[in-house]
Amino acid sequence: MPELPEVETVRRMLAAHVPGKRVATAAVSRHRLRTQSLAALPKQLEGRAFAEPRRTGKFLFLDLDGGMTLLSHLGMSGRWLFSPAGVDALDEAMPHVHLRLTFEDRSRLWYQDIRRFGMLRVVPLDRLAKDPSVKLLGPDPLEQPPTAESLRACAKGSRVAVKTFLLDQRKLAGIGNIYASEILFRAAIDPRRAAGALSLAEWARVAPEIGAVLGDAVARMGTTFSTYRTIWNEPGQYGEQLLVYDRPGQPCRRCGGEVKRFVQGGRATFWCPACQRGRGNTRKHAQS
DNA sequence: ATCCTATCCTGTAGGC
DNA sequence: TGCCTACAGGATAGGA
Repeated sequence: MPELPEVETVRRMLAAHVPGKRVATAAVSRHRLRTQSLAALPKQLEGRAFAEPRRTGKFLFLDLDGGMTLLSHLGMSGRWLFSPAGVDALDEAMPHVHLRLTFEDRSRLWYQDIRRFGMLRVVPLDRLAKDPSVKLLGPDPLEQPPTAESLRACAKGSRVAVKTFLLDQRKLAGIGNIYASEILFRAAIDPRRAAGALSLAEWARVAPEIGAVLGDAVARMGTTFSTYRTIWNEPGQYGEQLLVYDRPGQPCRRCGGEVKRFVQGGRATFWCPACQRGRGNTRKHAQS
């Protein structure tokens, strides 16, 4: 769903269009996200101008003038949708739209979130680092590329499965369920292995694949598995590149064996047992 | 401290 | 055909 590559795609597109634009009107039409009310947003946003948007992991920081930022997380199904001035790209009948921003130049930016798992709140910039959602985030792998040594140190003593480890936003910020499976397949690591049991040589296979997979996915504007769209309401193209995710029962693109699916920590994992042969220290999880 | 499960939400896919 | 249930997974609270 929206993971680092999808959020970075949205950030880049917003960076090309919203900096310098000032909010003329802000209207909330669906008042509740999962954890908070959006009722305060119009007053907090009207009259503010957007600056260059930033990102850490899956979080967007849509900086505003006046020392504030609009903290945004897309959750499962959040979308920022843009319509330039003089263009009618946004449909008033579109369901599940929470927030409608109209800028002084008549361009528009909407937030839509079918499943309401997203997060949207205005935070003073000087308190952003203390925000409960932001303060625990680990390094962003595109900003600070992990090394074999940093990954091994970070995983030291951890008995969770390496797949689950990659999903932990406190360790690395930005990897989600799609790319975790892809990274481990390309690194030829058994996803059930305990993270703390991987050797330096094995982490040396994982580290470059993190950057390669996320970088390729950014270049293709992310993966549209179900609901993700760019600000132009277009799907991402990385789905064509997926090697194991959502391919259970199909032939492995590397060895021709069968891609398998099982559940780890309540999330689907896809892998090729032949290509990702384990070497002991695996964590058992319920199969399904 | 560490790990694990349940929860939120809605559209979609599958079974009968 | 149509209803019903299970399933998908971001973060996080709370329990073991």
